Amino acid sequence: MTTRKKMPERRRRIFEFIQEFYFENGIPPTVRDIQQACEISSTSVVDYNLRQLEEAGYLNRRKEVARGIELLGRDGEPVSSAPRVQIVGSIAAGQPLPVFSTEDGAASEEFDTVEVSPDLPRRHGKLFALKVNGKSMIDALIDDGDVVVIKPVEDATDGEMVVAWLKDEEEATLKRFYREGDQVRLQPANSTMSPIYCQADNVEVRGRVVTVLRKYG
Amino acid sequence: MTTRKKMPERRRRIFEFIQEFYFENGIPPTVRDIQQACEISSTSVVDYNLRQLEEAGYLNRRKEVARGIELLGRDGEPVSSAPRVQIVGSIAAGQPLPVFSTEDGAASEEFDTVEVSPDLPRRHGKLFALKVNGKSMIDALIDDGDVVVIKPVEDATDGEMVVAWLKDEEEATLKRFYREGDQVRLQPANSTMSPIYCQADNVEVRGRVVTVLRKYG
DNA sequence: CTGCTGGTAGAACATTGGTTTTATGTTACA
DNA sequence: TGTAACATAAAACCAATGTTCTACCAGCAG
Repeated sequence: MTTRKKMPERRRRIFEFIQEFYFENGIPPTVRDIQQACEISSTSVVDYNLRQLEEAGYLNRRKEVARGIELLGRDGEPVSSAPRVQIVGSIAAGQPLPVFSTEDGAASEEFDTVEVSPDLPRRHGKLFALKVNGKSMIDALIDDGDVVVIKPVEDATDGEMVVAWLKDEEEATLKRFYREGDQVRLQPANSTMSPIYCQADNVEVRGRVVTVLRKYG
Repeated sequence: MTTRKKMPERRRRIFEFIQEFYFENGIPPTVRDIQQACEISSTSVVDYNLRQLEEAGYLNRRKEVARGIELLGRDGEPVSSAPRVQIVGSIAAGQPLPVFSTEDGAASEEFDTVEVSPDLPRRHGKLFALKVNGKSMIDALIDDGDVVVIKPVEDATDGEMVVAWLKDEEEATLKRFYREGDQVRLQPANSTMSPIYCQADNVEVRGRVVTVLRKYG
């Protein structure tokens, strides 16, 4: 258990500076960045305090790596893992390779399916994000225009929100997933829409929604 | 206008590697990281291609800075600017300085207000995020447990979702904002709850919701 | 052929930036 | 009052990393 009691003023200052610096610049500060910003006379003092912060579980230091400081959340996980996902493309427009191809996902008709290029998950090992078109998930508090972050997985548990690929139809859709015998029910979280039933072997789970993101104005 | 036509295979590979590396590690790769990953025989080749990528508007290079590569979106802005916000604390628990204080926002009663330390906006120049407690914003598709990212602003337009500080009550709350004469209506986006009316000079807008973020299991 | 452009190589150079060592000041407490 | 744990300093060391220089090769237009 990391002890989190009082924190010396200077150390606190250092930690907050690291946060700000990282948020504003997208890269962690160097020891000397910290030194200057916090008006410390020696890098060794910074180093010392960084060690303390590390021990207290506030951050992680990659050894011998330039700008190797990694901020940790309360859970001890890097704070970056979730937000640091790129929106690889908008949906329903169906561009094959959004990253390099189109300018942006031009507005299209209302559409309740989520077009996902099949190789998308593979091209981005971990997570990727897509913009949702349509209101089929409105009851799950996912609105038209929201962005969903997907973790590529092969399988899902009942009730999870997944990107499901329908082989025959050759389309992907964002729905809640329920196994029912050798059938699968894909439930739109919208009471005005009906579920889709189909053979289990016609459905391929492509990924699970791990985050929903909505931007205003 | 940055010309975006064909892209040599190797260059493309480099760019994609940078993306992946950054997403997975939270820091950009070094020239040599790229060199190795993309099996290139010389750092100068990497440098050359980075120059090209920079010129084409795919990225930015901070001169003489270790790991100085900055990815750009289609708009030419750093891709990170929006998501790179930290959750400074959970709400409704009312810790004054969430970053350093508590272990986590221990579950508390259902509560429809959002406690914000008054100096929070000042301490984090740009954006900060808070975890929402309670369902008062459910009709705005913001659920209990969601995270809202706040941009500190002094004023708001009608209908915007804001963090409003009630001077007399000394509490902050997350509501839609409507000016009505010399009164202000703070409308919970939840049909089962009633709006709060109060004198305009008793209300201080602390910030505007710019993003909503929800994580799943 | 000649020169130009785009791309690749190899090696060295120069700075940035993490780490270490040794010394000093400060506070708490038995 | 001594001693240990905590915190600060100054300086040096050297690995990590951005940058540069020169050379080479292929295609291609004139």
